[in-house]
Amino acid sequence: MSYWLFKSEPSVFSIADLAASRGRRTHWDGVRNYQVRNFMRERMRVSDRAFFYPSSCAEPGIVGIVSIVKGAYPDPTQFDPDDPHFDPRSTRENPRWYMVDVALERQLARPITLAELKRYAGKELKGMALLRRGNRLSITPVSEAEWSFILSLERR
DNA sequence: GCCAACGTTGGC
DNA sequence: GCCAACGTTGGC
Repeated sequence: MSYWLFKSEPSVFSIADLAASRGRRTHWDGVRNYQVRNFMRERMRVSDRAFFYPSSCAEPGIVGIVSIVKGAYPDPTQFDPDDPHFDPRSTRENPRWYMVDVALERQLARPITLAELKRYAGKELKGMALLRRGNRLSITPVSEAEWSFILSLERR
């Protein structure tokens, strides 16, 4: 069982959108980065859990927990010429991009902001992928120690 | 295969 | 809106 962090711009898809989705569940489509694709295909498994992290917004941070409910399968938006994520190099026989399905487990009692996480960047969260300089990956791995430490902040 | 130009991400 | 970081593209 692995842990992850999923970024999403709230103007595109917020945790409220996820909460309002049928079955509180969605397809995590639109990933167009090879490293992230490989995470999904090679390491992500059903019942893995992930933090939901709004990015590019007033207060980036962790606001909820999702679980993986379906493992990697081809992202149909790569085949749709009318979709902004269309990729002409992809074929149905040889898809290039994958997605997983996630379901909302719960929202946190309070947001744990990026600013707060950064306070532990030199200690408990040293080396956390999210906090590494220049990190732009939309999905990053979270270690078990990072996961439980971050959750311990929730009720503080 | 190199590398400059370009586009995107994402915090501030 | 700015800018640093960094992945991708394409000419050579």
